[in-house]
Amino acid sequence: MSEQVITLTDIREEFVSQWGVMGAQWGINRTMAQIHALLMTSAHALSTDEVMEMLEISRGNAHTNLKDLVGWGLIKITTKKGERKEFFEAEKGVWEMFRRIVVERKRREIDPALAVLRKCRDESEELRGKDAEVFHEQMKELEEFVAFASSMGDRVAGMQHGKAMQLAFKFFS
Amino acid sequence: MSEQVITLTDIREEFVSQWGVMGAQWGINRTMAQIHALLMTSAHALSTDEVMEMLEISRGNAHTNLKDLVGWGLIKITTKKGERKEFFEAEKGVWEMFRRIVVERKRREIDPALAVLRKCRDESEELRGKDAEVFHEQMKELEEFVAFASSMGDRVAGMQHGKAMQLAFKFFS
DNA sequence: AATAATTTTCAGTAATTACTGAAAAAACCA
DNA sequence: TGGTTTTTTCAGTAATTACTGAAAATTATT
Repeated sequence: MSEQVITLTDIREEFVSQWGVMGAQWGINRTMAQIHALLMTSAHALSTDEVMEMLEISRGNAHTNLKDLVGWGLIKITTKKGERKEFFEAEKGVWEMFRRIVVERKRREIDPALAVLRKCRDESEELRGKDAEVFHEQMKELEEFVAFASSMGDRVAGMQHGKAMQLAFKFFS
Repeated sequence: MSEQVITLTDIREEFVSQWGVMGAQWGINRTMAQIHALLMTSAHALSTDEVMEMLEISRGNAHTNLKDLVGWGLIKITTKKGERKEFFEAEKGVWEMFRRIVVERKRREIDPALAVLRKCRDESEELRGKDAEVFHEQMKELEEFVAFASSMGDRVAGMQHGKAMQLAFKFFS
């Protein structure tokens, strides 16, 4: 029986797989999270074909998710001189990654939610009765909270890593 | 043609529906989010049958999701004297809601993810070569960041609403 | 303009996730 | 104890979401 050496490929495979599970729990398509994990830990930019091969997925799937990741600002397209095809490279900085996710989730999900809350709050404003009162009060509180969280997001996402850490330090003391 | 008056039922229906969409985007089952929305905005505790009727869902579905919500600490079971069946009532305070979600997501998702990151970091420690180095460095940074975010979560979740607001005020000045 | 390489789209299908409804179990009651 | 109400489970099915693969479109090359 031969010695089992753990290779980089093995470890990366586990990471990619787990990052996919994690993503799914947070509403991100599994494959997209896996591609992100792959690029995030890759020393060089990868082509669509390399991604297809490494994750054993179809061209269509790879393509769609790579473009979605570009849309999230988490990876970018690069080229190599002499090569015609596109290569994809992930933002490696964890803080920058986090910032971009915050910005996008806010834009895509928080802001629309806020609009709904405001509408429901307004529409329930003049209704009378205990039920309407409870409903309206809840809309008001939720709206306030989400608006607050949203502006916190803006603040944090607008900070440089250094500034953020400085602030965090204050927070913990 | 008759005048269309917007009733509380209409507004709540929209809120419930949208909260469901929102939940789905964040990895929460749509029905669960809808039930939560319903209870959150209800002036009194509701029975399984009422939930079934209001959302037009089956008993099994209602039951499973109600119990899951209890598991998340977002709603609790109550009883009415003279009545034999269970009623469900949501935590109404937005800050408390937020705290419980943070605590649970941390326990269920962040902590396991952290374990994976640590494992991958350790296993890639002694591997040599550029690729391994990049991988290991990325694991280290991710692990640090997630651990940090996790302890921030603990801190925030451990705070009273008042304290949190006080801190937030400092943050914005 | 024809050829070749690459990207993009999308109809059809597979995989996953959520839901129903009825039956079983449990809790309560006379 | 046997009957009644309520909760729980879960096999089967429905709905949703994700993926494939091939064709069409685009882009570059000679």
